[in-house]
Amino acid sequence: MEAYGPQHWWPADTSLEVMVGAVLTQNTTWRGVEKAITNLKGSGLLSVDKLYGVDTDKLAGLIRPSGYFNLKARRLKNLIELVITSYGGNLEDMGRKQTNKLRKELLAVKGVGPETADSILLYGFNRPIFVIDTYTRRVLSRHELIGHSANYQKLQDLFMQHLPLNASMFNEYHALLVRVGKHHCKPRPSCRDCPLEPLMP
DNA sequence: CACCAGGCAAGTA
DNA sequence: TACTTGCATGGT
Repeated sequence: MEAYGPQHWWPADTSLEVMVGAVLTQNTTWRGVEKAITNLKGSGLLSVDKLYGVDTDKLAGLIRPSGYFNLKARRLKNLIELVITSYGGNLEDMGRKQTNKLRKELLAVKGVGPETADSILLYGFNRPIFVIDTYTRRVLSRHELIGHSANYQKLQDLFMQHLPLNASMFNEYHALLVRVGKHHCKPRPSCRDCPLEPLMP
């Protein structure tokens, strides 16, 4: 935090925008997601009802810049389906659900895995859940803080069992790990088996 | 030209 | 359980 300052995640106005962004950013750059979300906003489709009603192929066309557009259009539809059927399309109601129950509901949606679910919980609903992603895993692995066998849960437990459960702190912590990972731990060939590099500039 | 980016599900052994 | 593969655009 001293080196990089606050990262201002998640760059979204509403919990719906976080949900959409969380799906769209799967294995893709945020740059492409921004374009896709701009397209959705420009078409006036960034609402639960509009997303529910829009044709899947039309939706796919709009989110094209974020990659895997056919797949992600379906995944967005699946997520909206949950919001409609379980909460009548009301995200406020969804936000009142108990964290563990909500996490399981999200994971039950086809196309929503642990990182997407946890991103929605932390960044969309302000729950103290630590998000694990490629960068988190890479930084911890390079510094030999985790073994090769560590799965998502194990990594998440490492953070959540040793830190106070504070959503705004988790928010910055995760965003800063991504920032550090991008800066110092790029998977370039010369760094494949390199000695550990310092984290701080 | 090759490689990578804020994953996930489905298939195979 | 532990790999492997498809999904796709856009930037370096």
